[in-house]
Amino acid sequence: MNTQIDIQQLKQSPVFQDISEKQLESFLEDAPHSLKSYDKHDFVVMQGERCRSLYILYSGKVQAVMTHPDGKELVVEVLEAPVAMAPILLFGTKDKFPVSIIAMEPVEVLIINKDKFLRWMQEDAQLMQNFLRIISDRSVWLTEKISSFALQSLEMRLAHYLYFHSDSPESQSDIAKRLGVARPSLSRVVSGLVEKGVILIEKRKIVVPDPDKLKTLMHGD
Amino acid sequence: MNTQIDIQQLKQSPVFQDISEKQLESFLEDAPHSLKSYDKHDFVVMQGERCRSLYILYSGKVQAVMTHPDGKELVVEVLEAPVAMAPILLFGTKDKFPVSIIAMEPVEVLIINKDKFLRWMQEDAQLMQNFLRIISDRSVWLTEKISSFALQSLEMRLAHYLYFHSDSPESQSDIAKRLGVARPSLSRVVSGLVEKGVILIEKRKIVVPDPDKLKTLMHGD
DNA sequence: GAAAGGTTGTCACATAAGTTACAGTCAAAA
DNA sequence: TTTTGACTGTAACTTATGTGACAACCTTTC
Repeated sequence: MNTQIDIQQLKQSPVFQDISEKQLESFLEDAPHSLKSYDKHDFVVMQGERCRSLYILYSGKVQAVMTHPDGKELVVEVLEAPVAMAPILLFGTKDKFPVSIIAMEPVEVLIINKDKFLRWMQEDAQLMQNFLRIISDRSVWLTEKISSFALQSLEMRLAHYLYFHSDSPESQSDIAKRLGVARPSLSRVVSGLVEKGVILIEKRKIVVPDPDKLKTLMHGD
Repeated sequence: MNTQIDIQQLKQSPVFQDISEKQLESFLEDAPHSLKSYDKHDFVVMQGERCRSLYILYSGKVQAVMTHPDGKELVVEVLEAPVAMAPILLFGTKDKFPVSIIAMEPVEVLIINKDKFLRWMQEDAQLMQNFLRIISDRSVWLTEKISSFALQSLEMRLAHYLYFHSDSPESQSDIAKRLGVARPSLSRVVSGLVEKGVILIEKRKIVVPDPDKLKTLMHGD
C-alpha cells in the first residue's frame, strides 16, 4: 500500500521527535500503512472499538469524547495533527478505545501496522524514549485531571480552563462539554466571574484581561 | 550498599514478571539500591516531592492520596507489595509526585538507582515490555476513573466500588475518602441501597448478597 | 431582507451533595 | 468492668449543580 506521506509533516509529531527523516522514510517504505480521510463530525473511532494498529492524526483536528448511557458527555481532550492518537493501546492489556474520536474538521489519519512499529521501536532507543515520555506525561496529566474533577468546584475548574485556553474561541456550550457540566450551570458560573470582575464578555466571547486574577481562583479562595 | 533482598519476593511484582531470578539478582548486585522502612501512618512520599529513583514497594501496604488546599482529600489507590510505586516518573517530563504515599502498616520500600535501571530496561526486552504494559494499563484505568468522576452519580460510583471490593473490610469513612465525598453523603447513599435491597449491613459491615444487583446500578438505571 | 439555526442569559424548580451537630453503638484499651 | 475512642446513622440546613423552558440575539443561508 503506498500513499504520498509528507515526512516533514510527520516529523513534527512528538512521537518522531529527533528521529531522522531518512529513518522515518525507510520505515514507512517497509511498514504497511494507509491514510484514511474523514469529514467533519465523522466518528474516526467509536468508544469500545478494538484497536490493533497505530493511529496517527496526520492532518486536522479531532475531539476525544466519552459518552455515557444517559446521554451525558465529556470532551476529554482536543488533538491537533500531527500526533499519535491512542498510544496506550499499543502495549496495554486492553485493546479497546476508552473514548470516541470525532473529527472537528476534515481529517486524515495514518494507520500503521502495529507489529512493524513495535519492532522498530525496540531497535530505535530514541523512538522508544519518545514513546515512554508521551505515555508517562499523559498519566501525570490524567492524574491531575482526576484531582480536578474529584476535588475542585466548577468555578475553580473554569478558572483553570480559561487560564490555559484564554485565546481559543470556544462557545460556552463547548466549554461546558469539556468540563462535563450542564450548559446553564456553566453560564451561571461565568456570570459569577463577570460580577467579580475577573473576566468580561465581548460579542459573546469570554475575554480575560488579567490571567493572574484567574490564577488566584484556581486553587480555592 | 548491600541489604538482604528476597529475590523471590521481588519477582512477584508485575515489573519483574517473567524475568529470571539470575538476572534480577545480578542486576541488584550491580545497581545501587537501599531499603527504607516506614511505620504506619508515615508519609513515604509527600505530594510535590521530587523523584529521581525507582521506588518499589517491597513489603506492606500504602495509600496514594491527593490532598487539596482546603483539606478535602481523595484516596486514589491502595498499593500492596510487591509493586512499583510511581513508574510514570521515570520517563516523564515532570519529576514530582502527583500524590502523597502514606503507609497503612509497617512498610519497606526498595529504592533503586534510576539510570542503572533505565540501562537495564533498554537491554532487556521483557522488562521493557512489562514496564510499557504497566503504564499503558494505568492510563486506561485513569481514563475510566475520570469518566466515573465526571459523568457518574455517587450511587453509581458506590455500586461500582462495592462490586469490585465486596470482600474488603473498609469502614464507610474510608470508602468516602476513596470516592472523594463527605462521609454523611456516603452514609445517605448506603442507606438508599439498603432500602432498595441491594446490600445489607451486618455488624457495621456492608454485605453484598448478590453482586449482579449492583451491576445493574453501575451504569445508570 | 427574511428565514433558519445555533448560542446565550435567565428563570423556576428539582435533585445531589456538603456541613455541622449529636446521640447511639461497637471495639479495643485500661 | 469501665473507659475511651472510633465509627455510624441521621437530622436540619446550606450550597452546588441539573433540568426544562423561553425569549433575545447573532450568523448564515436562501
